[in-house]
Amino acid sequence: MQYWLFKSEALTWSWDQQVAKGEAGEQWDGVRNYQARNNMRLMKLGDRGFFYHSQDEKAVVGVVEVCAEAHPDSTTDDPRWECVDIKAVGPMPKPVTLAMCKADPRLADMVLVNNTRLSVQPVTEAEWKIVCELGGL
DNA sequence: GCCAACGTTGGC
DNA sequence: GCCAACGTTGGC
Repeated sequence: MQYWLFKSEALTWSWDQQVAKGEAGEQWDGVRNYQARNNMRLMKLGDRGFFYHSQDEKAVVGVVEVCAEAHPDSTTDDPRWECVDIKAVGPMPKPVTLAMCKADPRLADMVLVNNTRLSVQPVTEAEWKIVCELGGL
């Protein structure tokens, strides 16, 4: 099982909207970045991910699960772009802010901390456990 | 609102 | 194939 992090502006697609989709989930569309797309191509059914709100909140607010592997992005005709579907698993009891991640030396190598612009990122198992712990899971 | 970092585009 | 110009993202 692999772990990931999905970044979204709360104004564009929020955790609440994701939760409202329930078990059916929703495609993570609109990605126009090769690195992010490549990460999605690596995802398998059942992989877990963090749902991160960028801009205002800058915090991991929930946990999601991959419920469909990479397929063409229906929001474009360009065959280069693909996306996965994800569904909400549950909220973070305590949102884990970017500041908290930066403050924890164990997370110094986390992509979130080092490559702020990548919207779909891999998360190591060690990092996953630490962030869950910080979030009260 | 500004600016740094980074990715993409297009001219040569 | 290189590199300058430009656009976008996201933290502060």
